[in-house]
Amino acid sequence: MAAKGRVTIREVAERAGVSVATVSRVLSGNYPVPSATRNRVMRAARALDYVANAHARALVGGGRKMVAVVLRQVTSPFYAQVAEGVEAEAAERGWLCVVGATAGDPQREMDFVQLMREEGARLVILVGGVVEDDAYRERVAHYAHALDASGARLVLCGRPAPDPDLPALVVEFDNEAGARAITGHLLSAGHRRIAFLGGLPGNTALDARVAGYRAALAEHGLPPEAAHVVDCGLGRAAGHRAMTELLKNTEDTGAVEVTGITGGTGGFTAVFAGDDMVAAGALRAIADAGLRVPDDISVVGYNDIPLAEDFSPPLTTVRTPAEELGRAAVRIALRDPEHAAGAHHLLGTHIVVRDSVSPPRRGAPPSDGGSAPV
Amino acid sequence: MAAKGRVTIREVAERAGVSVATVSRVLSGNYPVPSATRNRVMRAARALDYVANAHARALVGGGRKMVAVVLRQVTSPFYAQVAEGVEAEAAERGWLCVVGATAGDPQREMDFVQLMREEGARLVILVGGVVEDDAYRERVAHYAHALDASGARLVLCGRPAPDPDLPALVVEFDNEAGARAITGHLLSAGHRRIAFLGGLPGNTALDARVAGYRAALAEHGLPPEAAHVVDCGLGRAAGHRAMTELLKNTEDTGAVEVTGITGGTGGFTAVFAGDDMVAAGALRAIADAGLRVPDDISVVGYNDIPLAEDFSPPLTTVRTPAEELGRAAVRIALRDPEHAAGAHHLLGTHIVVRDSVSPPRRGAPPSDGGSAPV
DNA sequence: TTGAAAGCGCTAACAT
DNA sequence: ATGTTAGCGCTTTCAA
Repeated sequence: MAAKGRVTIREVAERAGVSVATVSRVLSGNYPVPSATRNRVMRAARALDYVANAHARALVGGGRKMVAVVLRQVTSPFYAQVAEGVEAEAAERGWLCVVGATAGDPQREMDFVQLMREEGARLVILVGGVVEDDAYRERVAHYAHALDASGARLVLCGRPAPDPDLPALVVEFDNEAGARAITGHLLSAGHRRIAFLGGLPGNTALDARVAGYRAALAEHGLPPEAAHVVDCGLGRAAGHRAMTELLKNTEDTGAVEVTGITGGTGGFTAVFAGDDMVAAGALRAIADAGLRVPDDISVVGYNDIPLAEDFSPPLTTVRTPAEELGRAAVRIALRDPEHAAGAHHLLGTHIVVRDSVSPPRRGAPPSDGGSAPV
Repeated sequence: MAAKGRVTIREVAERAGVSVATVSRVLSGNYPVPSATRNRVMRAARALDYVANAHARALVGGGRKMVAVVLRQVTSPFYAQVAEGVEAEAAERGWLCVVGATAGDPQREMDFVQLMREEGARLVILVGGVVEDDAYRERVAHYAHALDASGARLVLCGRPAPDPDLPALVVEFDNEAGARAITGHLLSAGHRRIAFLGGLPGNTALDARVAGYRAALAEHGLPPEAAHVVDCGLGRAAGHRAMTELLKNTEDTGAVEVTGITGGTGGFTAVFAGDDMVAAGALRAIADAGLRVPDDISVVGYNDIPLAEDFSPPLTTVRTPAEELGRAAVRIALRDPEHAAGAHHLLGTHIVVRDSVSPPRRGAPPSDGGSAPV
């Protein structure tokens, strides 16, 4: 047994009665060694429970296969799925995956990226939408160039590149198309007063969804004023608060009538939540107000998190294959390292219809209709 | 700019006109250096965008601060929270956190632990309950001894130690107490026919919950036969399937009457789901069958995942502070490294009462009662 | 077929 | 106050 600390290659060599070079060759397996010596070495290594020192190996071998994922938090279902995709794809290729959670703090992000540079990560994946201010743009430009200079690669996953010329790969969903589609779904069901809950001005993902929402409204011939965006940001709590407010306001000020439709909810017959967590909060707020979904008001979300079908009612939402996003990020980055820089990949999304949308009621007070799925 | 690859300490030294030792001293900050030279070095490092090579540093410095979390999957809300706790606590102390997902495959677990030994992780945290077979016991014993031999530490998080003499720290919840408490909650509400959904024989966490469930039943004077454990394992799908089955069986075979209570669900007036995901599946199955919770049947879960309050109805469950479990694992392991080995820490849990439990109806067919929260 | 030896980039004595 | 140097554990020429 090793006295203290780790067993080194030298001890294995001694025990096997060979030189360290031979041990190295056997263990690396990239050089022919007669099976006689080979076996002796293997036996010695096994007996000593030898494990190579990855640091020494990386030092001489020039880095090791490591990918870093940077996200706000792992407990967000969406981020967790992306992380899982990255981890899975990395593991399948024998790469190590380290994750860093920033809690949205730029400083922690910078520290972590710096750390990853020290550790020699060859792939750094920044996950999720962000608000793009100047400080952010500068930061990302720095990451991209620094990583690139040392032969590593930056992947923007779920967000666009601040500058198309950056040496960074971007893989994201077409948020605008997804939002347009689901807004269209609501419009087709007959809704005209649709509120968007969860705007976050400057945030790449939300801005795109809002744009899609407005575009759909316009396509259906509605005036720009028909759009009602509540900039409450994301999260269950924000959704709950904003929805409660919305319900209260429309009651206080009287129903806003644009198309002649009103209901127990004031002017709105439907709400488009910026993501499923916002929808969860909104759903709860609606229930708290004694209203029912979809009878009194329809609700749709975004992302189709695993539990969206367990909401009450099961949520109609936009499916964004998050795990696939994570897998695609590493797959594309690793597939064609040279060509990948600057490439922009858009992943498609689609609507998942469940039970949270029905046609709006027409001017009638809340009646006891059964559930009315689409 | 660096030509190719990373900038080394030597280049910084040259640019600053000093020796590498001086640069090292400045950057490490553990040795007094006159601010004149100090500044020159800093400026050079900054200009070159120098980042130290963590491998070289670890090689000479004897490893670096790294903790590894090993879990089945990151997308499970419970595991994600534990991981978040570990990550947060590690980050606060300047430690790096790497996660490995095994998908329940022992081979992947072994590979990952091996990798962590190579990488010089000083803390390896195995998260979550497991089925304890001989192969498992052997594996863990090996991890514990191997890690210990090289000065690292193994933490069993959310599972007991297969052998109390192993050099491993264990931090877990008192599953039996939690299960006993929530079963007691059901019993106090008047339920006598309570099914346990999600048994997984051999699994440490589930076995303990089943034990707590049986203990509570016994405490309330019920015979052992009153216990009905469905070994369907965990997961939303398993819960859905098992609940559907349960509903069907009790209808087919006629209600099992033990205390004279029957309902639209056959013999059971309540179900205790092994965890919240199982509860989610069960809830859906119940709704699919046209029954209502808690009017027709009460349901409780385990873990209080973030979305449990968004289930329909909001789920009464056992709160296991998962993030705290993760934090405790690293805190305890790092606090008193020597003493920690072999220690066993039990974290408390408590019931969160929401709307999925009400007293059982007495022999009446499903009636149109309003929601009847506890 | 196998060994000896030169580093990889850095830190920590040991010199000066 | 700062430079020189000896490794840390490993891989990889280059010899033998």
